[in-house]
Amino acid sequence: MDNSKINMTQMMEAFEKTLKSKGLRITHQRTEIFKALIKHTDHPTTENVFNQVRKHLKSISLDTVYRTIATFEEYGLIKRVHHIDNATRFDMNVSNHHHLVCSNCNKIEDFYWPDFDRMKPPSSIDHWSDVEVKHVVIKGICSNCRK
Amino acid sequence: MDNSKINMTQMMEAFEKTLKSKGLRITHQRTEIFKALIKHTDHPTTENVFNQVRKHLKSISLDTVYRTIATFEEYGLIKRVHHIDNATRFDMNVSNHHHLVCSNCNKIEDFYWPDFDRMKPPSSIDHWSDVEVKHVVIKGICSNCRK
DNA sequence: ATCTAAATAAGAATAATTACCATCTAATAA
DNA sequence: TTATTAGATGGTAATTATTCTTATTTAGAT
Repeated sequence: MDNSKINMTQMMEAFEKTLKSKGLRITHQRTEIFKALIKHTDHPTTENVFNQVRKHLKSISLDTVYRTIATFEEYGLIKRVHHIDNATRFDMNVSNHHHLVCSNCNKIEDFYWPDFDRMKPPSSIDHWSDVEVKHVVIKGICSNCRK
Repeated sequence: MDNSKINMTQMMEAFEKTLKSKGLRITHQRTEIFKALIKHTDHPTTENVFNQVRKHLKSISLDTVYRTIATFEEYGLIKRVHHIDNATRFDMNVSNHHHLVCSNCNKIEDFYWPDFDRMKPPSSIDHWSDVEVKHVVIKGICSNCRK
C-alpha cells in the first residue's frame, strides 16, 4: 500500500471521529465530499467538489454539497477562502497559512510566513478584540503565467 | 465654507482631471457615482452606491453603477475589497492599507501597518513575479459588537 | 448647431447561493 | 434484527449578485 492511501485512511478516520464527537451523522454524501476535498487541494469551488463527488455518487445534489461544506467549515474541517473571483473557494489546509493569488489566472497557492505570524498587530487596532485570524494575500504572477 | 466642501471640490476636480486624461467622458452619472463613493467611506456595496445615487439621479440604472465602478477600478480611482460576505465592496482609500473585518457584523475598517509594509515576503514565494499587492486581513470583534 | 462614438437605461440572461419540503436513512434502543 | 425518529438529502424553486443586449441618449469634437 502506498503512502497516499495510508494518509487517506488516517484522514478519513480523523474525519469520522470529528463528526461523531460533534454528534453529526456519518453519511455517504459527507464521506464522499470529504474525500473529494482531500483530493482537490487546489482550492476548489463548490461546483468543482460537486462534479468530483458525482463521479462516485451520481444522485448527489448541489445543495447537499453547499450544506455539507458549510457544516465542515462550521466545525473547522475546512476553511473558506476569501472570494477572489465570483465563486467561493475552499481549503483543506486549516493550518495557519497565507495565500498567493495569480493576477492573471486567479490560481491560489498556499504559503507560510512564520515571521509574519509572530508579529503583533499595530496598536491602532487595539479597540478590536478577539483577533483570531491574521491573513495575508499577496498578488502577483504565478510561475506558469510568467513563462 | 467648511473644510468638507473644500475637500469635496478638490476631489471632484482631481476626478475630472483623471477622467479627461484617460479620454473618458465626464457624465452626470459618473460624477454622481463618484460623489456617492466619497460620501460612503464605509466600504459600500454596488447596491449601496446605487441607492445613494438614486436620491439625486432617479433614472440611474444599477448596471451603470456596476459598469462605472468597474471603470473607476480600472483607472485606479477606487479599490475592490476582497469579498467578505456575498457582495463585493469598494474602497475610496486607494493608499496602501489593510482591513479589519468584524466576525460578528461584517463591518470593514481600514488600518495602516508600516512595519508590515516594509517586510519582504518569504523566499518561498520567489517563484512568483510582479508582486504588486500585499494585503492583510485581520478578523476580530469591533468595538460596537463587543459592548 | 451638428455629428459620432461612447455611455446609458431597461430589462433579460446568467451564475452563485439559499430555501423549501417531501422523502430517506444513520444511529439508537428495544 | 427491526422499529423509531431526528437529522440529512434530493429535486426544484426562489433569491441574490452580476453581466449582457439593444435601442436610445449624450458628451465632446468639429
